[in-house]
Amino acid sequence: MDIATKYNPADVEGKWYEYWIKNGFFKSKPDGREPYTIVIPPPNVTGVLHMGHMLNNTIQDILVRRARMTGKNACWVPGTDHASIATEAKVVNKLAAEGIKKTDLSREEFLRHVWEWTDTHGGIILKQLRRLGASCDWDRTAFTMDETRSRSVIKVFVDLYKKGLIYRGVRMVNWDPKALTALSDEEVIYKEEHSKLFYLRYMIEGENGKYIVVATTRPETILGDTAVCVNPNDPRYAYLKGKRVIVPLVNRSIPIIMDDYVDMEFGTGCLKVTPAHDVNDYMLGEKYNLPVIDIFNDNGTISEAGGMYVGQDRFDVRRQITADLDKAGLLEKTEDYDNKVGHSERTDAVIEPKLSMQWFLKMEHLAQIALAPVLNDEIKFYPPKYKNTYRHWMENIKDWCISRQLWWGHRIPAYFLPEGGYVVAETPEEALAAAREKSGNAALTLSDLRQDDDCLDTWFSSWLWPISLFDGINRPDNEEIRYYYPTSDLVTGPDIIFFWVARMIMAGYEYEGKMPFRNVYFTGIVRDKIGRKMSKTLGNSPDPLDLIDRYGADGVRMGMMLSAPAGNDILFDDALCEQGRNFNNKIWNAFRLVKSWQVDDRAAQPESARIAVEWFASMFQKTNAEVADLFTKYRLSEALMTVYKLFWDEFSSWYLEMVKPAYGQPIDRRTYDATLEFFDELLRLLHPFMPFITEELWQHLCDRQEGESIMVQPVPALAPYDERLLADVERAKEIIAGVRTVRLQKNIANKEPLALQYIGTHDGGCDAVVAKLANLSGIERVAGKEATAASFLVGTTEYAVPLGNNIDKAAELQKLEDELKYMQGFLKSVLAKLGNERFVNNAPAQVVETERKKQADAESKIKSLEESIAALKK
RNA sequence: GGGCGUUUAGCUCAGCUGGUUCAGAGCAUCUGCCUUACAAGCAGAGGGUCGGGGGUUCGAAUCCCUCAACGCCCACCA
Repeated sequence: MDIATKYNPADVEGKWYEYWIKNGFFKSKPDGREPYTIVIPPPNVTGVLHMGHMLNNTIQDILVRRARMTGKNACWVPGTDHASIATEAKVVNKLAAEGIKKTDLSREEFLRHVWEWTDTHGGIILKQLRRLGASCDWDRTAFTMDETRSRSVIKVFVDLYKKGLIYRGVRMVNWDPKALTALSDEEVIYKEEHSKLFYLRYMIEGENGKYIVVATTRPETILGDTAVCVNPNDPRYAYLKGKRVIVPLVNRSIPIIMDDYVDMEFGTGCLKVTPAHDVNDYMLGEKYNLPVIDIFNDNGTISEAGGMYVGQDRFDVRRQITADLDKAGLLEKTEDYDNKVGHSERTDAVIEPKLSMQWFLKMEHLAQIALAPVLNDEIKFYPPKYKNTYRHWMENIKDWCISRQLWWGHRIPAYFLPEGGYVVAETPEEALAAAREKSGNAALTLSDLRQDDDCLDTWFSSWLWPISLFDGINRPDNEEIRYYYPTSDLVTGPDIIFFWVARMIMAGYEYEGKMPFRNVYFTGIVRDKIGRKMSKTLGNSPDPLDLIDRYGADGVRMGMMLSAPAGNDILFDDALCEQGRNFNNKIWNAFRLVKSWQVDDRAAQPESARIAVEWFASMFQKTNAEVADLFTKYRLSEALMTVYKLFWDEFSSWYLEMVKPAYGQPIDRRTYDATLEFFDELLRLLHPFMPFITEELWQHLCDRQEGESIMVQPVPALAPYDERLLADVERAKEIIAGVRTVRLQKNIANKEPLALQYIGTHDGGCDAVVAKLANLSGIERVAGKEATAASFLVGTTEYAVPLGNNIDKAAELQKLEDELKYMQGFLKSVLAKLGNERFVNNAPAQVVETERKKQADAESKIKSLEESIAALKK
């Protein structure tokens, strides 16, 4: 067989992915097996794959493939999210570039454009996931705005409305002046900014020339001022009680109100109150019944109500009004000031607190049912530290603003009646019936009703994802939801713990009465190798597909996993993919070696091979158990590293060297068959991490039938192993390494056989292996070693390689004396411990015993060293 | 302003309920090798007073206190 010396992933990856698809290995249907379910965190439908997706989906695929190989009915459901704001913004921009304004289009026309865009750009990301090897059941691919999911969303909205959990009202909301929509609190990102604190003079009415000074970061909002507030306990301002002041420039007279909300320490202790444009001011406004002047248009320009600067942008006005105030002598001073400014998560526009009519979902009940299961670990978080975050949010929850002033999304199923009021219903027909009943007007027609223009927050559909994917809302208790729900593991980033994870838990308990998933694995954020977030502007974000081209999907998967402990940010470096690729190559070449052997059925199995086979069987089982344990703890990068070392160090460097026949010689049948069996088991253990190369080699390993695949083979079963044998071989390895070190130091070629002597106890059980790998002519016990020998210690036994005239006496003496000095120091510390009465009395017997053993070992080593030194000095 | 977390070898990290599986792993580094599977490799080697200080204990990377640095989350101080 002729196989290239280097593995080329590009030659095989596409082939095997098609093969898997063709044979339906990714598909899942309910059956008698235990289900294992993952729902993908749906990426934005028009998004492209980035490194975060790579990490996230690599982890999911590893878990799914491993579950499949442990005999579970594994089902990984893929899909995409309509991402209302992000997608709508993209299409608006695209249309703008073509000279089309959204406002010139009807709702239907605009939606046609978005669907068109979704159809051309949508789902690219799912195609890209195939390159990674993702074993999703593609037949189940869903979309948060497809028929089934849309009906689910509407149904849930109506249900919650009927339960009295959804209400409509005018509230102060976070307004995104760029996207022209309200946002939920979670969609606002506060950023530290260097701004200014402006000190403005408000003249006191009727007291010529007297004024108070108010500090503000937003001078443009004085247009909407309807009061100034001071603390009633502030002696500086007690005289203001009942007085009024004049808003600068605007010349409106407004009252002074007194409320201990005001912090006397801050600024001047005077607060301007703008009820329309600040949450706290709004509360004060409510309390003192102040007028509300909304001075902004939806796009952040000044409205007619502002009276001045009408139509100008809020930030331009800030500059302008500052200058005008200064000119008018009303600006006392300006200070530098750092504060936090809210930005839109999607558009990055500065959020404008704005009063508007919105739909809200009451959260108290939902938070209540979702809190305990996480705190008591019915739903497990990995890492658990996020339980705190979760609890804090749940305990301080606020109502969820679920309406968005967008067109791309699920339209709110509320219908307004001509004479006022509204009804909420799943379909227009039901709405009409309800409307007729409500109004008592049987003559109402559909055209008399006007459906609410707003649509729902994207997350109002994704929070149903684990249920709606199995149609559990529309068809409660159907076969699929019964079988697949609760899902097993959720893999996602901690950044959407509130947006998504928490709300799925709420919906899960509200609609299924059960948790949506049993375990949540929080991945870290993928950063570059010096810890910076990956971003387009920094250009530090590698293109995943390019990485796959360069290192192969298996190489990249391994690169991602090598440094991805749950919850920690991962510092991504191409070098990790390189390591992954190198590992692929290692596996590839080990396979080439094994396949190159000629088998002789009549040849006897050498002793060294017999030991090797027995030993590796134990080694494999020990590791197999470790890996299984690490999987249950979701310590996937450690599991991978464990398998990596098993294959590279134990199997390739030790086992294969132990059984390798001499050049040109055949191998015996027993050893060969055992080796193939080991290889098979190793591949199965590796498969979840590196699906492609393992499939390729597995198919070559023996003659497999068409339609078979490693991905549906069982993971090797756990079996007992021989600890004693493992320890013996570890000792043998040390002896071999000792001889190799002597060779290196003395510059003796490996080809040249050496003799090995020992003084003291030595278990010869592995001598055949030692002799083979160290190329020894013999291993014999001597009473005292020759003076001209290089020696080393393994345990308490001294080994020596006689070197005749090759020895550098002085150097050897020095080495022994250093060793002696170290041992004497060691013995001294052990004796000190044992001499301590309190130690001997208080420490457990076991611990004292090991100290005694240390003492005995040290004494015996010292004796041996002293003898060697004496012999050498002769 | 609250809360959480991190700090162990040059880098990335593991070390669970305190005692030879306690100072570890991978990568990187250094030395010697193109040895007939693999130079994307082989064989060896070096490297840390476990962030600082204090305490508990016979014994502390591990428990407690304190300080420092960094990171994340939450919060209406204009």
